[in-house]
Amino acid sequence: MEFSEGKNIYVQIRDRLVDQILTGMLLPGDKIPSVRELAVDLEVNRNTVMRSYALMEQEGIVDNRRGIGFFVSSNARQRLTQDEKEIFIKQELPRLVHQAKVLKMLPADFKDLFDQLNENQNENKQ
Amino acid sequence: MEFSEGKNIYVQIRDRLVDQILTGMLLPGDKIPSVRELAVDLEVNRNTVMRSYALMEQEGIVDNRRGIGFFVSSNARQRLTQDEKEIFIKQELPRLVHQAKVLKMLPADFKDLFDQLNENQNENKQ
DNA sequence: GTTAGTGTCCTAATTAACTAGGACAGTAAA
DNA sequence: TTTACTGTCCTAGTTAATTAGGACACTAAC
Repeated sequence: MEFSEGKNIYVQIRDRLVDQILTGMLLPGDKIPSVRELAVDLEVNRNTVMRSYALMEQEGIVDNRRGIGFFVSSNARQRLTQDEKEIFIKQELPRLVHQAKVLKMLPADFKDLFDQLNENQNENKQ
Repeated sequence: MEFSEGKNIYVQIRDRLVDQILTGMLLPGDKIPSVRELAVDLEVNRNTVMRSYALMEQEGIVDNRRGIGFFVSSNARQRLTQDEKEIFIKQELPRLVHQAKVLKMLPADFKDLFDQLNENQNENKQ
């Protein structure tokens, strides 16, 4: 895995797993890769993966069964869509609005986003 | 200044100055605070500020006159609106679209952004 | 009980970011 | 020329992230 600078690796690993939960690649109750397995897979140290898993456990999105492994907790997806959305609305969106202002961006610049939002809305109606 | 975790301080200082350039608080030709002055002001080491300034110099948004100080380069604002916009479109927007999808966000969640974009467009027309 | 997989704890070492502050050189004005 | 700024280079030390890998305990299956 290619890690970006400027963000800690263990957070990036957490983000990757969170994304897999949100997209449904990982479902509630699913076993996530073992610490050692993922470490080898991502070419990273065991302890770094451990740190990601400890973080996710603390966030309540995975459960830990000693000697067996980590599992996606039953309410992980619901909790994540809630929490991540709140973080986005409160922290990212204000920055985004400000950036749109100072960079004098226009609606056309956000076409892709609009399209996605409309798609979400249509799926919601059905 | 309160620095957020997860992002290097010298980058945050750079971002702060870039924002001041984009908002017009700092104009082309303006002298930016001296390395020592800003270091004291932000309660940070000289070397950390130096690193921010070196980064900005490398980006071509400030000019350095030894023994005098750093100055906002004449084309800083133009260059920044171009570059930052490109970075946004190519790097941030795709992530944003993806996040909007997995979090099933709706147009209403982005009302503040829409309002700002419309405002930009109206200013553009005048 | 042995084996193979799991998480967990531990010490040791490396690296980058940041701090601390001395020392020196360029510049402008008194 | 002196003074007071300015940037610049330097060594030294701290901290957090990461690596490396040994050692141990838990669990399931054979």
